[in-house]
Amino acid sequence: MTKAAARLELPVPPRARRSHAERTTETRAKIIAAVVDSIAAIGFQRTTAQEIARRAGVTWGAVQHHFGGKDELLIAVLEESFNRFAERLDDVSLEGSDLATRAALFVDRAWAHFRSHHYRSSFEILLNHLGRAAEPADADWRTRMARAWDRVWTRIFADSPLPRQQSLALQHFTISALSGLASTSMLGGTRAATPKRQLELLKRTLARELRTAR
Amino acid sequence: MTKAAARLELPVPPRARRSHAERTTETRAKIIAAVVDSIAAIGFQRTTAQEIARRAGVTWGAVQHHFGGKDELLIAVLEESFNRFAERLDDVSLEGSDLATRAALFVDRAWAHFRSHHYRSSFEILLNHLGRAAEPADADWRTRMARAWDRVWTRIFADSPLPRQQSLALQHFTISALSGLASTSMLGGTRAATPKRQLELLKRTLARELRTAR
DNA sequence: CCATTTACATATTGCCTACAAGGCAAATTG
DNA sequence: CAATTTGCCTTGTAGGCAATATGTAAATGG
Repeated sequence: MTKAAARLELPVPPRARRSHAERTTETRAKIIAAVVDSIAAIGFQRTTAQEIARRAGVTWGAVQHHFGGKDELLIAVLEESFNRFAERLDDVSLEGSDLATRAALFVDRAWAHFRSHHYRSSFEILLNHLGRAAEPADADWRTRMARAWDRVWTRIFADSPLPRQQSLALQHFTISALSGLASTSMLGGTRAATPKRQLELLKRTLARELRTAR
Repeated sequence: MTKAAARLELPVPPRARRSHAERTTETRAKIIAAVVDSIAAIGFQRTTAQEIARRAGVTWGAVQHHFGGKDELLIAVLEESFNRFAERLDDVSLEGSDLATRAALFVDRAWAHFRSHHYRSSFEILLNHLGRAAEPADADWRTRMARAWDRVWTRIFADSPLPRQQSLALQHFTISALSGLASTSMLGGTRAATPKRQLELLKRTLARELRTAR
């Protein structure tokens, strides 16, 4: 038990002996979750090494052991968030519904990601930490996200007559609207309500544009 | 001449004696511009006191003299950006055009703000520095921006049959789409192209929604 | 069973940051 | 003209931060 846990006076149930692999998996997950929650709660800048260690219930030495340093940890958080994003979108079967219904469900599913802590932490990590360095990893992230989005979009809206160029613009528009709604919520704090009318408008716009060729 | 200017080896033309008021105005403007440009170029986190002083061509002592400290300076930058935003929107006369034309011109004018360095710096200041403290100033900023936007919107689209509640939702949707496009550009760096198709889509959506009552 | 490896904690270090205090030159004011 | 005020520079300081080095306990493997 760490001193941190002791200080919190949480009853820590006696645990059976655990393998290194078990401990590694659990600790890494705790550390990554700590970063995501910390950025969402107090912002990237205040998410210091000590704060991450505190929230994860370990010391920074443990974080270093697992990740090497803060940069590598943040990259691991991006990876985890991307995987959740891709899985969330991939795990959708909308075949058989009409276009408007599929557009609505797609927007709902996508919004679930954009309003999540994982999106916020990814956004702030990219904006504050990686986005300026013009690192290859940065471009890679955008490409990977765009490809994951396009893959799902193409599958769900395969019957749309929209030409490719306009489909890409519509995808980008949808991402922008959702991320704009998310950043409004970010600046507004957790008290911001779900923007239902705006999401309905986005769904109607999508449905209309998807069935219109021009 | 500061050492910084001397190092840049810029020819500094001999100046007539200047009043304190002139110097104050010029120096404050230089410092605010330095913050805006620095955040846009290298991000909020790297925009240190020393970096601001360097870009402004003064020392931090001068910044302290004029603004008191970094917090006060950032608030002054927000104020300046807000004034430019409000002036930019107010300085629009669209009467006489049909709804679609006005929607298009409004979106163009608003986009000019959202893609500006002033918007980026305001966004990052609010996100990184003020947005977390749950300060009264933060809520004040959102309220002021929303009111300025609504004032212009109501004037330009006075003939729209849209009920108030839906007009507010449409305004928020428009802001979200524009800020989403802006944040996509932020993450993409200055090389990001103007999202022409997306802006056209926003204009069409606006025009349609504005003339539809439901 | 023991040597080795791994997971993690602790103490220390070096650097960066914003800020405060004092001083000088120029402008202002009575 | 002299006292005062203002604009700005220089220097020093305190605190925060990530990273490093070292040590201990637990798990592993031969």
